[in-house]
Amino acid sequence: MDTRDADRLSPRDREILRDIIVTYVLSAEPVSSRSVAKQGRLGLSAATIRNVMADLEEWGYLVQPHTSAGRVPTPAAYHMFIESMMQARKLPARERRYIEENLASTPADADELIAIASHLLSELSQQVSIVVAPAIGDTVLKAVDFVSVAERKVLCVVVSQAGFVDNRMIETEEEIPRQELTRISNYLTQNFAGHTLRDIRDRLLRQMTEERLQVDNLLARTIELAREGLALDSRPEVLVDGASALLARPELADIQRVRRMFEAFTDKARLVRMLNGCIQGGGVRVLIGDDSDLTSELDFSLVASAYRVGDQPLGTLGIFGPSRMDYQKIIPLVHYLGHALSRALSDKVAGARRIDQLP
Amino acid sequence: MDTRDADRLSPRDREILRDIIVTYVLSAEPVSSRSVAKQGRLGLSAATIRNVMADLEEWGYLVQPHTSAGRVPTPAAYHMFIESMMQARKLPARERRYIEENLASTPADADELIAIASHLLSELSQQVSIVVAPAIGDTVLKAVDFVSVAERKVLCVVVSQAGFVDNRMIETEEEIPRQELTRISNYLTQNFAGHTLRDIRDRLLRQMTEERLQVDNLLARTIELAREGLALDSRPEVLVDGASALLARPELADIQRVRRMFEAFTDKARLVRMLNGCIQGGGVRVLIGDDSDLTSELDFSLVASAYRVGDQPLGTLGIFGPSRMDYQKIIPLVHYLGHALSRALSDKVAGARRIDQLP
DNA sequence: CCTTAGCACTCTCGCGTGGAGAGTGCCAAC
DNA sequence: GTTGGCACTCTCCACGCGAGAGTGCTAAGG
Repeated sequence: MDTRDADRLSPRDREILRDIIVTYVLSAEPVSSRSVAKQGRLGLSAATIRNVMADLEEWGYLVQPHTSAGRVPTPAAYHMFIESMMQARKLPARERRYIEENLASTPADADELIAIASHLLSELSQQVSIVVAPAIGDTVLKAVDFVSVAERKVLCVVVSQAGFVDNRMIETEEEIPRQELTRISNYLTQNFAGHTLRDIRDRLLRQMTEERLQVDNLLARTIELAREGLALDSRPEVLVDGASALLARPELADIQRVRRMFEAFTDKARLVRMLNGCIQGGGVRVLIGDDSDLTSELDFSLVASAYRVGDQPLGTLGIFGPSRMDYQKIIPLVHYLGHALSRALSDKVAGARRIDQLP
Repeated sequence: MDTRDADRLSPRDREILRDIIVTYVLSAEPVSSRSVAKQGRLGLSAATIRNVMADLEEWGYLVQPHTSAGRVPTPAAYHMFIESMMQARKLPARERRYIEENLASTPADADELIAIASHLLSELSQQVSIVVAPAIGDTVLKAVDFVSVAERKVLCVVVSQAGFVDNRMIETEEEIPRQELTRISNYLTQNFAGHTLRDIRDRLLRQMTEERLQVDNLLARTIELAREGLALDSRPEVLVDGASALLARPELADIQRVRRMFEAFTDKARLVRMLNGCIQGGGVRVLIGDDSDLTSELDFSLVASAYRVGDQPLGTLGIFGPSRMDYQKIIPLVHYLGHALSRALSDKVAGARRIDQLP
């Protein structure tokens, strides 16, 4: 099988390949020459189509499950379809409005926004959605707050500029009075807002070694609390939604595949790795079949896009499902939702900026 | 089929029924008279066993999938097994230790403890675990804190006495300075700690109507923030874990059942209703098959227990899986984990009490 | 009266067979 | 280059058959 460039295919070849893909995406069954001919778009006989299909198979765009079955598109075919055979339709106005309404609904915090986005994605696509929340270490601090919860137990609340909230319970060596906690909260918020947690931790570590011996009590406590409270581990969090809708699809008739699919969803670390591979560069990235171990193993595809605040990418969102997927619909959806989520998060930052400039 | 009391069965009948249940739980296949006879525990021939099995079927403890298949226990059989044929084994020391280690690990907040409990439950049982977090309205307030996040956006952090943390973003009508937020936080915490959110909301409403016109500015703001921040809706939250392990079981060979199962897990409201039915009364509750719509539809069982702090039940935790379940192992597990989680949460309260008594 | 061996009966399951149908590949004609 | 025709291949399904498993019943024995 010698694959060749897209432009080696004659326009007629491309038309036929396109028809096959579209038909297959709808029917989930191998496409026969006859069914393409019957559509009549090209005015060709089944025999002619058969010749072309034989070529397309030779070039690696089609395969047959067995002799005397119809043909099925390969990942290469989907790639070509996406790159040059698909008009990128806009998302229907109804769905845009639906998304906007849901994202704008409440003064939600960022975590809620992400959950909503995940749900929208799976609901509108009837596929499994995956959203990766930002790694806490890369987020920009907006505010820290310490709340006394029990003797020697303090709850640390970290709010990122994009509106993500993280709670962490920490145990202190000695009881710290409430007033002092307030002072420490204010001190840290005023001095470190606008920096990433990673930066802050590094600065605190330096400060600690420099002033190790002559630190006063308050500063020591501040540093202790900040180190514990601003630790970097817990995230990234992964939200998976819509798995049950996927079970209705015909390609998941056998349990073993379903099971592998669920194991894939459970292995969050692997999902994060795969999705983060898509984060660089704007726009929508598509992984199909053998592009990655996870997708090839299941014959699945991933359509993903980063969401960002300003120019900083925060996380990724995408759809994971059988390669036979309505890319004409899914790609605009992921694209739009990536932007919509970015916008919704940026609105928060705009609010945050405004308050930063107050006296 | 005339069901009869447990004690109407002769000891031998009970022995045979017991053997059948135990065998079926292991093998997942209808149990034949011959296989019971071959175990030789009773020294009876297959023919005798057959006679007894015919009786047991007539009384509603067994069914055959078809003539000339072995027999399968009914929900009634499982009930009897649990009530009077099973020695309640203690949970193995290894597993106890494992649970304790995991629950004691960090100064985790209560939400984390619940997530850990859910995971332990599914890991140790290889079944699906379900944990219902407390409805926020019933939790006892430990502390409230307001954090300024953006202009007119305030994050409200609510900590319950058991250590549950809830965040809620609220939008205020006008900008509130940070100092004032601190004062409001302190005021609310000092005046309302120890009451349920439901109480607090009622008291605030009364206060509002009483003083509607002559309230000063600060009090008005306090009430506004408290009403928004202490609203009762968001929870209860439901954690479901371990679904993929369940897919390995032979009874889930057909997709439709798997799908219904997942739809059941997605319908959280229904899960909550079912689990909360188990909350009253101490100890472990078991629903089997036709006890409830959800379990009968799938031929599933639910083994559930409440967890509590002091004498107040907070939520429920349990295992949901095919009725063919190793109750001898699952029941002690749920029992133990219910107590372990209660204890872990109570330790927090103890800490909270101690700090309350400080000057 | 309970137990047991024996036996006929029933139902499932696996297997092979055979025909229908779908689809292809190739060839010859246009 | 296109098309109709035709032989070939492969899947799928229905059918039948036999083996096996398990039962229910009966009759004999303790």
